[in-house]
Amino acid sequence: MKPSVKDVAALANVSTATVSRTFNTPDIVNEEVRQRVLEAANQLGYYSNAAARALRHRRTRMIATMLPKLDDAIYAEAANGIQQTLSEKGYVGILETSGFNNKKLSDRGRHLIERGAEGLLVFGRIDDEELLNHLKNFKIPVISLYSYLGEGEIPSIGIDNYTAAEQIANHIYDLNHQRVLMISGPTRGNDRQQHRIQAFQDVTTKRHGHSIVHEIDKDYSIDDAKAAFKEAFSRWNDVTACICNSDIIAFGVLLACREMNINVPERLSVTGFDDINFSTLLNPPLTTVSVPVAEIGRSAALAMVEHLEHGLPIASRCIPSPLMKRESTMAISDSTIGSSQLRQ
Amino acid sequence: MKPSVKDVAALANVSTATVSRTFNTPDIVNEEVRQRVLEAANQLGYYSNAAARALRHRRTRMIATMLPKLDDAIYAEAANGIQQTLSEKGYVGILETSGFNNKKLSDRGRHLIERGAEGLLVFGRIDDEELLNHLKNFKIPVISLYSYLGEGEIPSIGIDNYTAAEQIANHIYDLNHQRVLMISGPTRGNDRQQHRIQAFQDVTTKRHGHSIVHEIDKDYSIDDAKAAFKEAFSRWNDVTACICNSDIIAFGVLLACREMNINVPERLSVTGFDDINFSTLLNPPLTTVSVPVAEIGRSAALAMVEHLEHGLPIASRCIPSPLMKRESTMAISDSTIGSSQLRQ
DNA sequence: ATGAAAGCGCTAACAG
DNA sequence: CTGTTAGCGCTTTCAT
Repeated sequence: MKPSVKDVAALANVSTATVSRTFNTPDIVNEEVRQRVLEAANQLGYYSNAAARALRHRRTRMIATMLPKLDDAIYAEAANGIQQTLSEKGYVGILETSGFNNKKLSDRGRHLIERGAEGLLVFGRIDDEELLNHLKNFKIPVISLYSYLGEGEIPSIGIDNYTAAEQIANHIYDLNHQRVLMISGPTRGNDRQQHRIQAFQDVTTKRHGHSIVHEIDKDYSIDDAKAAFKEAFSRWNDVTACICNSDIIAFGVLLACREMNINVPERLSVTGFDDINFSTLLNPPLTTVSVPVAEIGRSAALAMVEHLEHGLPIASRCIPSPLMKRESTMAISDSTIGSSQLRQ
Repeated sequence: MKPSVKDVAALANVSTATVSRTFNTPDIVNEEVRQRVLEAANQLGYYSNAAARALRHRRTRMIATMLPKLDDAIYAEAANGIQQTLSEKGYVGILETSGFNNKKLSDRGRHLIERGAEGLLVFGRIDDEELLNHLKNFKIPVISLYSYLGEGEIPSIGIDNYTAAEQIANHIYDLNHQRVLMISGPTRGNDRQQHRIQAFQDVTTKRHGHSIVHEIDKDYSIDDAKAAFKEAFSRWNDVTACICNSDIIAFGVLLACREMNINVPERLSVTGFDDINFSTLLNPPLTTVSVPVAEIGRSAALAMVEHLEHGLPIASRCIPSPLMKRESTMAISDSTIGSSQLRQ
């Protein structure tokens, strides 16, 4: 049986209050007595019961994070930053995955709160009304991370997807591409995809280009992206650039290109989004947007802790997301399409 | 103020016991009364306090996982499997990263137990005596995952690193390679690396080959692996195969090869270990050992839950890890070295 | 500086 | 079927 304050108190011949004080406010307990208590505690292998402490203090020091999944680099990096920061601050982080399913996000989010989470970090924008109401009713602090969503009700720490996607689109049009395909992930309840598509279409209009958006309908993985691109390219094979709304998608597209003997970037420029570790390793290295998601995670975790500890309001923060120009994009010249199509 | 059983009881005109029963053993409470309680609870937005419940039940239903890090595919996949399973079983999973530092593993492990974790899942073998003693003293169940470590005191669920590495080495020698370089991650307190090196050396002896082992001394990342290979290959440039002790290392080696104009597999066969998602995407696709780490994670999480719920003993399990022969390895012929060296 | 005692919110034993 | 009561382990007044 795990020893309690009582056991320690008995062994040290003091009251339970003194045992508690020995650990919580050691300075107000007599040096000699303190030593005796410490020794007794040590002998019994005592450590305080977290549940009892939480009950008493009405503080669990638990913060939950909701991510779509954990096994893609972008989410794993965010989780890594969050967990490390929480751990350093004496908090415990619980991680839950909800896929891209709003209903599940809502369910799990509530579950976590009922489990005692004092704050919630959520990847992306929360679109579920139910969860939103729940959070508001119970005054659970939330931070939306990855996307910066302006100064709305829910603070957000992350990048501006619209601006980032604008940069990508402008880069492509600067390279004289005219007909551009965008492969997007599922858009339902996904602010990231929605904003990127919007930016792409707006820039296309301004630059008098021609845009085609193809949405992956399945759960998006490298293979789904590969299949999606094959389908899209068979329909619109006059495009000379493909903007992928995540690096993962771009990986799938590059794979498809290899199988279809499409030269990148000569025949097709390809871009990604996120700049996960592997992006520089690809052949060719991927032009993409850098999203410092580990830093975003750390920053969000820290803001949550500060809020919980000192009541500081949580400030939204927009993190820069620079365009990384690498070798998967190149300028088009009049001859490009003709000559490389010949090659096929 | 968050409502408690008392508030609900008062509003529904029943005792707190009845409120509790309404939620925990609804069948033994009168239909009409139950409805009244439910309504009151709903009206107040009541849900039970997790800390109080944990205190009462002496059960936290929290299971902690210790991983070296979260932002490498292999760990993220394991974490994903674990968290999903725990969540489905009504448990909450807490994740902590400890790098490759045994002291930190020990500290964080203890911290997690003091925080109320009922069980611990640890990636790899635990080498720290202090943590081991602590776990034994407090009878905290542990499972070592990823590596199968035989039927020792601590149950393990995972692959047999020795056998897997034997397969790789045999594959390489079957392809007539004679001089083989192994790039290993840090070996200190890392059973995976130790067993792989041992297997490689044993097979080399049996097959009358020649082995060189180069250990990466830093924290191992793609860049470190790249640098390590460059150094090793400049010293031993007569090797025709490079066995990498993780896919991540192999990625670094492939990058280095690209920069050094070493053709893979013509001039150098390269193998990995883990078969993370990207391994098939590389150019050339990587010959590697498949480690079904998500399944291992699920399996370990499940075993821990079953143990905690029904006291079932935790059985060690050895999970098969098949060799995935892909295009990064090829048979050597007498002319191979000469001709490809010419090309440089 | 220390102890006695109350109570955080919940549930289980017991009584009715 | 329902209420009363005690107590999980801890901290914190309030006394002394």
